[in-house]
Amino acid sequence: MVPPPANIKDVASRAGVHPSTVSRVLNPATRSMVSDHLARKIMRVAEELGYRRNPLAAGLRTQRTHTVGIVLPDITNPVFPPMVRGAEHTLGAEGYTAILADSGGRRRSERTILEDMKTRRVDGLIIAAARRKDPIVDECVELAIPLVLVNRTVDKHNVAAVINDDELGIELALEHLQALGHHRVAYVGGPQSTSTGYVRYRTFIRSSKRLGLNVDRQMVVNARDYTESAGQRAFKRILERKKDFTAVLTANDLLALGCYDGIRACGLKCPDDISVTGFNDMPFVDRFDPPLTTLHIPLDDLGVQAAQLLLERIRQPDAPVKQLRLEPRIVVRGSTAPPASE
Amino acid sequence: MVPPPANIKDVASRAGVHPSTVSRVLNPATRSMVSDHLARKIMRVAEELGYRRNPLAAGLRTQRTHTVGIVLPDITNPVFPPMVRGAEHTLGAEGYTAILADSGGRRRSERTILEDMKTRRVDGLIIAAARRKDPIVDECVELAIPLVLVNRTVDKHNVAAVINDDELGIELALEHLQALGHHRVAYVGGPQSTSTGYVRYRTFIRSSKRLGLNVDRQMVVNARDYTESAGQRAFKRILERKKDFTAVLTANDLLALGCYDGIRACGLKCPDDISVTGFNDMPFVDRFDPPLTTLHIPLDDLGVQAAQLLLERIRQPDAPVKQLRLEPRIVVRGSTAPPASE
DNA sequence: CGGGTGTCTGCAAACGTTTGCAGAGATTAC
DNA sequence: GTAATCTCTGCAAACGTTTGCAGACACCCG
Repeated sequence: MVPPPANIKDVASRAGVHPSTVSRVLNPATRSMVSDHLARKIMRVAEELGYRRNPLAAGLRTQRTHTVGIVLPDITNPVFPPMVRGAEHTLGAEGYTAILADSGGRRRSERTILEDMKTRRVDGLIIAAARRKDPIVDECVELAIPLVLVNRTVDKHNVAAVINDDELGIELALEHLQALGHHRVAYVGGPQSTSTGYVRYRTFIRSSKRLGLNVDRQMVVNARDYTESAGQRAFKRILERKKDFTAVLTANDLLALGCYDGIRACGLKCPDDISVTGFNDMPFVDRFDPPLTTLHIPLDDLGVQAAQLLLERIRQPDAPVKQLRLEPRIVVRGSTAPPASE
Repeated sequence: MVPPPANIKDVASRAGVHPSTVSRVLNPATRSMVSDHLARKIMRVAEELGYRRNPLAAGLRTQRTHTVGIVLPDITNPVFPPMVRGAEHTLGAEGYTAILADSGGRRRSERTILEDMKTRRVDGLIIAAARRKDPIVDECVELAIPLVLVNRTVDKHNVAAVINDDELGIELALEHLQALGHHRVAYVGGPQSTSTGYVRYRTFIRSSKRLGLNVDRQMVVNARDYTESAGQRAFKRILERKKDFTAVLTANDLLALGCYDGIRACGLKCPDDISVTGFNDMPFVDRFDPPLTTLHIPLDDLGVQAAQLLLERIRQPDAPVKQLRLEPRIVVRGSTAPPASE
């Protein structure tokens, strides 16, 4: 009832040529091998028959699937969808298709995912879930699978990545708080197994000193995950030990939300009693109560750049490894205010 | 340097059998054709060699790629990520891989996407972006491509879908507002080209009458898109015509947010002056200012069910078409309150 | 003991491409 | 006019599977 799609033989016989000639015409790289006259005719016939190359067969022969894997720790985290969209869109424009996998942050399923991506013969991988030491990443470089990290990177410097300037971000936030008059600033950080968690933490310590702020280790806690509940727990921990801080700088918007909860839970108010800053400016944080002061990073762009970098690596695997660092900018909203005069 | 992955011939020769025997052993359906003794040996060898079937080659031969396309209108809309996760996860568990495509809501790119999915020979499609009359959907049924709609459905009844009970949802919201004492309720609906927009609108009208509420067409506006800006515009339109309503029921959380903006823009306050309800209970609406009263639907589940339904259809294409309807429940938060006594 | 039945495995073709190689003409150079 | 070169197209193998068909062998029954 439904006619099977035309294949290269159909085109060839209809055009009165050999399939190989059709193949050459349809492949830009070999297009010039065949005479203009024939080429035009073949393209016309292909058009008429609505011919589309079968990617499975082509992939089987060429070992290139025009397929890219995107692996996320949690697509439900609002920072990722914009990145995915950016990446998917620029990949699509170049004829690549995105395969999506959500690891849930579990190492075991990361393994499974990599295994699947390998057997599916993806041409490359975008990984948004890297840890500082990451066996998955190591395996990719060892197997020479084109790879670009996004958002987080690894300690080794031999892998392409597009991340944001975490140091700049933390400095901006801290300077903002200082300018408002805060002298005792607490810190809720992220997991130290991730580059973002690690760099932001170190920068907080270093910049605090540089700016002449008190750095009280009692007021610094790194959460186990980038989640609201972990943020709330971290905040509580700080509060058990110290009560005289007027602001809390966090490494991530979700952690900041956790702090909101913690603040509310003990009867305090943000920003009246405690100012809070986040990181990422994920969608909708401007609508929270209070609207969150945070660091904006161009999430779409992160995805776009990652995709472009990956395409470069796929086409020129031996080109030197690039690392892109995008600049965050601070967005001041309602969650920060001068400290209450005592 | 890197050894090429083992193929079926490697396994066969190492086990001293013919490749076809290996194939049979590794395929559950034909597994019983070969003697236990040999089978065990072959599986052992396959294990040793780390053999994985090449899906391209298999797909070329069998016309099944174990691949499913998921097409979304906008992955940035927070309702979709949970659905995607649910779907991706249950597909993965059954050995299927998800190909993601974001149409941006543009018909043109929907066409392109379908074209791509067809040439990639996906085994089925999950579409979250259907319109009531949808040529893309029509083409899929014509081509007998297994298909499941999620969230939105089409007018025709010949296609599998998992949606939520829009009628029940609207009724719940309306009854809630009435119970609070609202008698003049405005409505901001969604695009009538979508099933959700259409059904919710009709139900609002019908239920209003049934409940003995005033139905003033001046207070009913359907927005062009499910976006905040469209919601705000719709709200403004109502406000230009009528001022004596005390609540606005919306067809979607984003529209509700638009109403928040509209309310704020004209110096009013929610819920003090106007109550607002949403629909979907998308992530984080409980943190908005004020927290949004809305209809909760199990987004994850929507994705899971859609994936299961699709797998069923793939395995039994001729089984009768199923439609699942999940029940929403109302979640009362801070955006609704009794009307101000006048 | 012979024919029939049943169980297991191998053979070979097919899925739809791509590409190294070779051959056929045409063109150029001498 | 012939040899060398160049340009273009066809041939056939290969990529890694799956599966209808048939052959080999063992077994059972009369």
